[in-house]
Amino acid sequence: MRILIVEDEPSIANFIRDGLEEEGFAVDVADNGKKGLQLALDNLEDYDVILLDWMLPGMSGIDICRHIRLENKAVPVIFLTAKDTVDDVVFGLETGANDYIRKPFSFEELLARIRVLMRKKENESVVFKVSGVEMNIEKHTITKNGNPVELTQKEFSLFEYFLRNKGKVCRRTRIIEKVWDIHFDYDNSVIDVYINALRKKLDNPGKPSIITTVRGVGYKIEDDE
Amino acid sequence: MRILIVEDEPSIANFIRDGLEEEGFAVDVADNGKKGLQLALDNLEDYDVILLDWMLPGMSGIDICRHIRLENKAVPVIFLTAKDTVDDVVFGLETGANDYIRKPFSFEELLARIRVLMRKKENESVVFKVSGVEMNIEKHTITKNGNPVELTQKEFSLFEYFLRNKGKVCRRTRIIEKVWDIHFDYDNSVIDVYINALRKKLDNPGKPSIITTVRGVGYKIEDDE
DNA sequence: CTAAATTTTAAGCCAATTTTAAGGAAGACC
DNA sequence: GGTCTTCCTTAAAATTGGCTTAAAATTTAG
Repeated sequence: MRILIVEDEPSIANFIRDGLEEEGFAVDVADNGKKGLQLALDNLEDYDVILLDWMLPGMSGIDICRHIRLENKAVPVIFLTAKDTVDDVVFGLETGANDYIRKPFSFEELLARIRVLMRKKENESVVFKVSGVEMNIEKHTITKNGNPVELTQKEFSLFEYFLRNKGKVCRRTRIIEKVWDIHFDYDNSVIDVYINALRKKLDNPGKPSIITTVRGVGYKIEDDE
Repeated sequence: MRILIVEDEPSIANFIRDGLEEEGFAVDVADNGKKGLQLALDNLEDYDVILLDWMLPGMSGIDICRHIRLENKAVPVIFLTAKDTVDDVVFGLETGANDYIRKPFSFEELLARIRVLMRKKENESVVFKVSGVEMNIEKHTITKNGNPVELTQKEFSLFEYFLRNKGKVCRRTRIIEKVWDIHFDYDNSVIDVYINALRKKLDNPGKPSIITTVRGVGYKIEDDE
């Protein structure tokens, strides 16, 4: 799950970034409109949500949003705005934004809106279950046969990625891009280590692993409903 | 499905190669313009897509593209470029490229564009079906009468090639050229071994094989719709 | 600032896959 | 039938890619 923040005020940007990273998102920050648009267009497929400041040096959030929609992409966009006139808001939504939030806002509120959009986007549950293991995204918890299991951030993100793609093969290159946010680095052996960690923590000894290896391609979690 | 990458930066080239191989493509890499052109012209019929770096030592991507088009070949060409001025892009497309992608890009985006071009070119369905056997390219799964069957990478690629050419005879030389990469010397007999493996895994005992031998030519899967 | 936890890098090992090789079976042609 | 070619089958050799572990680097917490 990857989010782009376009916001020139460092304190706000950092505040949001830290908060989102704690929630397990991969976060990119652009501190002006041009960089923001660049990042957005270059990685449009990868962002699950984009947060746009309304007022930005160089190029406004509205402009960015228009450009994104010109590329006809459905990525959810949320405006962060100090303005609060109804006109502006309507205008923002007309340019193709999905939601807006008025500054100052609580992080909790922002997160709630992000979750709403993400849920709409992929109408997925927040709870995943597979052979005795249960993951609750919102609570950020994992249980195995009812007992809590501690996962580190990376382990959690990786497992989340697998579950969101239950039944499909997850290719190594895609995993590196989506979970690690690394492009162009062809050494993806980190994955091995994390697969090992996940298996140690989640598998039932004696039984076949929850995560099956597809040699030369990647890994897969079976859809067992 | 075979792809040529002409890119001098090894990290980028390897990254793309690995990613594409995970997707089941046969991949050739040239690390300079001259080699790239050589490979392209020598095997023009075999490549389904060619990826060209814009800036290359010796001979630029544009030059290569021009040469390819002089040979009047319709193979789709995608430019990988660090430049981003509109002029350059227009120029690139005018030389006969079909698309371009700005570095840095995500692998997913590149793959999406490759798929678009291939779809234009041929029947790019994601699911194939023939006498009880079903192949899903995206999920990377095969089922026989509903039950999952495990194929190795090469088996998968070979079977995919047959299905994409359902009803047509697949000549041995052609198979080698499409499914195996350029480093292969022309001993065809690997195919026998893989045909054997596929038949063992996919045929229904007692019934005629899914893959029929066309003696002196190659093999064929009947189009039974 | 230090200590602990997490993440990444590195390396040797092992197993699955891929390729080579070789003998036998089946068509094709005389 | 004999001979030649092409394909099938099997087994062994070579290679590749994933597994595991430990240590190094980085980040986070106290």
